Amino acid sequence: MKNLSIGDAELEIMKVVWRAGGPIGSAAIGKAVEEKGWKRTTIATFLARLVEKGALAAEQRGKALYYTPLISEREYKKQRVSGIVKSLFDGSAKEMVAALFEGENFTDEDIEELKAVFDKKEK
Amino acid sequence: MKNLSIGDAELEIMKVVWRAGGPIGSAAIGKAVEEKGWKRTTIATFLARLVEKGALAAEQRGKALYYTPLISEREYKKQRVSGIVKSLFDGSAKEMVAALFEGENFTDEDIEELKAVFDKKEK
DNA sequence: CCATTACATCTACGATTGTCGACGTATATA
DNA sequence: TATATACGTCGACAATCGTAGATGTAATGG
Repeated sequence: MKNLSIGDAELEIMKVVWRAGGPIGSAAIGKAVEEKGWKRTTIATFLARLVEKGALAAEQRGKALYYTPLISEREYKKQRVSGIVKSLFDGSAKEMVAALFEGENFTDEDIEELKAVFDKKEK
Repeated sequence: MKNLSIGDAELEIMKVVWRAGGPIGSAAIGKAVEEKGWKRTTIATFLARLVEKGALAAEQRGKALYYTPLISEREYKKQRVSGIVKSLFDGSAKEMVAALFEGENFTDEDIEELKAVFDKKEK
């Protein structure tokens, strides 16, 4: 369970692959990140690196490669958040929530929902 | 208010400077991060880079330089957390808390405290 | 005064990441 | 069939970051 390190641009690619319901080809990926303005080869490099890193699996389908995530979005997010909690908040998730609270906008609805989540966990 | 990017090792230095109650010299910094096993020059490089980046101010005091944070720990943490919320959770702080909750350990006490914080904000 | 010490500065090197251009090939099309 | 098209692969370059050796200098201890 090693921690793969995925760069910001690479992450955008991962998001597209995650959102796709199954294996997705580079053409579709390119289409999905059109607004980033990346050249075709740039995207190809990201894909190759993500495969190298073990974040994606590639399978040949016809002339193109199709990609599947080897780590779930959920898992990856957990890893990242854990890393931040450890490196920035001395391991205290509570402290992190406090910081979040200070810097981000929560609606009253959000808060209600969160309290509900908390209640469910607390017993 | 630009976003300074501080590396993991650099961050350890920042923590020491933050924790110091005032300007702190490189000797004391070195002492404080002894357990990292960094060479003196390594630490000096980090300090120089942090000054370049505008994260620290340096003032000459006798023969040594003394450092003061130009960004507070609080502010920096907010920035980092905001960045993650934006890049990983589509801007939804609520989603981030959910992920946190899934991956980290909260004690019942933590939860009580957090709910209290929430209540105070919610009105 | 001379050697040791305590610092700061400069340069460097490897890994990672963002960003391609150049190439080679296979497929589809005029 | 001669080409344009669509892809994948390689190599490259600049910036950032972790890490540190080499060098220069000023203060200190004998």
